[in-house]
Amino acid sequence: MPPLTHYCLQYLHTHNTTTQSHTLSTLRNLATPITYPTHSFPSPRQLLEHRIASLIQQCPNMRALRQIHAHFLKFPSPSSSFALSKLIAFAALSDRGDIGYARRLFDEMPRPNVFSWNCMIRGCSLVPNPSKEPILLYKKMVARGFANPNSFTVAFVLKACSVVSALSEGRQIHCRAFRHGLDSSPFVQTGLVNFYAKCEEIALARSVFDETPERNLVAWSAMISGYSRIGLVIEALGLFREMQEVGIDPDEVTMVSVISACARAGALDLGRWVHAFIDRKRITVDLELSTALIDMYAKCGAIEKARKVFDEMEVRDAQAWSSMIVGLAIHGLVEDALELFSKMLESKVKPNHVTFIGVLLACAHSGLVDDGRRFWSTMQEFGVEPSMEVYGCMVDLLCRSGLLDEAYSFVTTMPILPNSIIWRTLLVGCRNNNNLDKAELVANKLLEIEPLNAENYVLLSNLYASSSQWEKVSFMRKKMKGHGVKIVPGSSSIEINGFLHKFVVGDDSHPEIREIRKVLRDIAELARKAGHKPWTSAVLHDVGEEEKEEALVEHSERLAIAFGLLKIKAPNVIRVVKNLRFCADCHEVTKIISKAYEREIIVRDRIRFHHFVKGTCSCKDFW
DNA sequence: CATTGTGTGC
Repeated sequence: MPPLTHYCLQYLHTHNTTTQSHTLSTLRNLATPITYPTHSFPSPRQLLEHRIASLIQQCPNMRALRQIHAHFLKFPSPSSSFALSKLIAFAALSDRGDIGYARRLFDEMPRPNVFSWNCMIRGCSLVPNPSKEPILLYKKMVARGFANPNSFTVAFVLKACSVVSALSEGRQIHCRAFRHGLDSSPFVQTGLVNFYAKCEEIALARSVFDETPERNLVAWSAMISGYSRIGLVIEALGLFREMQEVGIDPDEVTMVSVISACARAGALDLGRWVHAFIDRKRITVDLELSTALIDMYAKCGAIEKARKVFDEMEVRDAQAWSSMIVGLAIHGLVEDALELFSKMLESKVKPNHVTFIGVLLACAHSGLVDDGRRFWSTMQEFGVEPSMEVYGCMVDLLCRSGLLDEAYSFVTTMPILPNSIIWRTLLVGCRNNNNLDKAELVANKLLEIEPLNAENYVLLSNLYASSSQWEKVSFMRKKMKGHGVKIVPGSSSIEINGFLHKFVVGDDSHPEIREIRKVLRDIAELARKAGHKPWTSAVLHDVGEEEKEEALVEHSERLAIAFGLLKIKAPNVIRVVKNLRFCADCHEVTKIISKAYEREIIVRDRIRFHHFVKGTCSCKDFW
């Protein structure tokens, strides 16, 4: 007798006599014959199976499920295999279930049907640490011809592929589904769109999307989220507009991606418009959407508005708290960030690693090394496993406090292998602390693990240039050429009066390029005078009262005023997005500018800008 | 027998 069966029979025996649970009495009922009128429909067997299904569905816990399992082992019936597959479904899929139990049930099933295979595949991708297990299950199912996959199987296994970004496996599944005619199901098609989007194969996602005859809300949302995720903001927002043109009403899930696209674009006006749209359409602002809104307002510089959304939330999870804390931290509102962190702990929400990114970011921005170290131990007390990003924050914190040696030994003794970003953080730290020896050491390591990133060569080359070591500068250039590395021009964007402007280094076709460059020079000067080290991100503009905003009509004028505000309200000023993605605190005003300078020193003589399809993204007449 | 799309990050 297999161990599980044995265990269950024992379980039934002991509990049958000691408990009077609802489950057991219903089970006894199941054993009694059902009387039914002869002309009735459904059949008695169907009726019985319906009762079994609803009984299993109502299981309050695994104990009850075991009792049912035991019952069917002890009293085999023609419906046993039906019951078994329902037991597997419960154990694998219910939140009261137990995937391990499902596995054992499944392994003991002589010939599981498609339904059971599907449940196992889906159940395995629902576990907290998803692996390729569901994909292996699918392979096993196909290879040994255990059961014929149906469209459900394909949809579930595609989902499994998208959570682990298993591109090649998913492509094979796509091919097989095509050969077997399983790709006509709308669920499979949407699954494919989502799968390719999650694997960042956006062109493939789009081609499946375009060939989908009936594009439902989910397909549109998956596609929009795909664009938004990889930063193709204009495409995401364009698709959102197209979706409305064909008459599909977005819901709160769609809006999360749309808001997130606004956040990445730094498009405050557009974000505000979308927020108003959400209210107008009475779309529920749930936990996820609120979090996205907080992030959007924070990244676009409207920190008070972010705080308002946060304060109005009824329930907040770790992600909501984290996005608010990170928002405050990038605004340089260090005290608020740390105060909010204490409040988070008071309200018994367990912080996650992103929370600590925010906390350490706040410390780094204000030079609170000791506090940062304290929070590092707090993190360990909470059992939060530091991610690579958290290590990065810690390195940044140490570097900014001038503790280069400590930062270096921190990196070399990390329990996980430091990635290129960690090394680059350290390299920037060496540069800012004028430690050329250490910089060389770090740079060699960096070039070793990431020889194809132009940024690394540029960084080191500029370091040499700043100390007039021209032979080494040209050596770096040669080395870069030797690796076939080309410099990809950096870019940034800003939204002004509802227009999204994108600037690419090496192009100066913007009609107001002269004025803009003057403003950028002024801001750099301001920052220098104010004692800010020009080493992180750029900040442009205060988000003042509505009226003030309305008054600022001209782009260049508005830009200039915005920059001018910097000296008045320094700690609260924010704006502009680095590489379409991120903005930073006022502490560090000129990254885009200095970044442009960095490249410009070896690439070109002047900073140049490119005006990117003006008007493609106006929220005023765009909709 | 049943499915698919969402948020925080150096």
